Amino acid sequence: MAGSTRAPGGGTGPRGPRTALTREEVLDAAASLVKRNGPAALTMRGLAAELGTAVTSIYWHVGNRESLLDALVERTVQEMGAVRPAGRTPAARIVSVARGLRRELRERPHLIAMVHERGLTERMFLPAQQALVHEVHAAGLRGAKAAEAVRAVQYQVVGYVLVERNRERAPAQRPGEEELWDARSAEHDPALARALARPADPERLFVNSVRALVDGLLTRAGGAVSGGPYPQ
Amino acid sequence: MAGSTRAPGGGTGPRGPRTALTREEVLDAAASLVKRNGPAALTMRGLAAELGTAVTSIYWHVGNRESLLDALVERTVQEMGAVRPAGRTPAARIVSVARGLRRELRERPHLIAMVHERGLTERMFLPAQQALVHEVHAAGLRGAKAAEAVRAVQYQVVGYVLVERNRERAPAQRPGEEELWDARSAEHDPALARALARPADPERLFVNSVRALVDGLLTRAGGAVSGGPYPQ
DNA sequence: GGAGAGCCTGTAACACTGTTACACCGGCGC
DNA sequence: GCGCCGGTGTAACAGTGTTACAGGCTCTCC
Repeated sequence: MAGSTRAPGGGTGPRGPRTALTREEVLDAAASLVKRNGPAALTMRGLAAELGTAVTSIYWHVGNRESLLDALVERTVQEMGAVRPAGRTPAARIVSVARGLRRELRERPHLIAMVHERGLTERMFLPAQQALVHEVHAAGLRGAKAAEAVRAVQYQVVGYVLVERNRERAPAQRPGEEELWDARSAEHDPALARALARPADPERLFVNSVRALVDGLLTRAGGAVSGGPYPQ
Repeated sequence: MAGSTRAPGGGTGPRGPRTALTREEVLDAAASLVKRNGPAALTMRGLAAELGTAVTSIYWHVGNRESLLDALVERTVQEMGAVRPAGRTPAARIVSVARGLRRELRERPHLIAMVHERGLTERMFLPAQQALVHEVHAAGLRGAKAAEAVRAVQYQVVGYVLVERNRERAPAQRPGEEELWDARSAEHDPALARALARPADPERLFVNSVRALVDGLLTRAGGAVSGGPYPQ
């Protein structure tokens, strides 16, 4: 890499409509395209057209479509704010980390698609891992147990967001939960059948799932540490 | 749809190497291709070549690539065996349902990819939903609480399989957990750092996560049903 | 000044994808 | 004979990622 990326015409050249494409400009335009229409809408020709240049310039700057997506993922992950746990008990702070992570991910739906498509799920929650380690440690878990708890929460959060995001993209399920639980009343529990026929409230389901998991993880191995297991 | 799909040359025609393509044959060949190399390897031309026919015949029989994949998903889901819960307590049986579902899914990795790509995650765990409803009911949960517990387990199982499958496809993570937890020892807990640097045992992590979640779900709202909230 | 080097851009192609317009064949009913 | 209909084949269109190659443009060195 040459250290100087000077523009041929100088800043805001008086002659041409644009000034010597930069790698950053390419990434910006690509991110904008992806943000607007999803990763599938990011074509090399379309990107070149958006930038008013030729495809080969794109390739010169970013090399590949793969590397372009890699760079976008990296950029977006770094753009995510640091998680700051809130709450009094370690369990509450873990739940707050999970909520924060989910919120940050949902603010960048394209990121989820890109990351999953490229097999970089790991990358997605490295930022939150250290916070989780801290809280799990504070809850009294040590060693392998602590590591397993951290990973359980990570998997749950990311898995949940994947499923949730996936379900949002599929409006018309063919058999569908609705008619399935409309016909046969579940276990003679009409309230249950009705609840399953209704669409789920994602935020509520998420928080309760994480809370249940964390409760199960902390009370199981570490003893009662979180200031009483039933704050209800 | 004409009721009769008779072959022009009669069964196992004496003249040609094949006998009047059937929709079933197309689906079989497509499933074989997907099973071998994943959904991305299923191209219409490749499928036609595999069958020794022309692309237009494929289109005549299945209409679309979309519908072809839809049919494959439906077919594979129906091919999955029914889950049969094992264990004495409801919690144990729920865990066994989860394990069975995960096993069935992992035996069909292509299914996971297809289903996720097509936004049909819902479809994937409808077979297990009724078993889960039964067990959750047996555990004493009723109404909306029961529905939420069922959904929580569903989301966790499918989300876990998605994350797990995704991670398997990505051998080289760039920053990576290993060097991340090699440098800074976590919270002065070398055992934790070592555990996080090692790759996780997926089966163990899965079972423990589900167990913790189920414990949390059952002890939280239904009262002490699963043999006391603290078996420790 | 001229020569060369390095950075960057443009043209045009290759191989591949899903999809379809159109012609064809082969048996059926009339 | 004729037409019809189910099924097949040829060849094309539009789109994708990618690259070989030719050039322009600026800077540096002589």
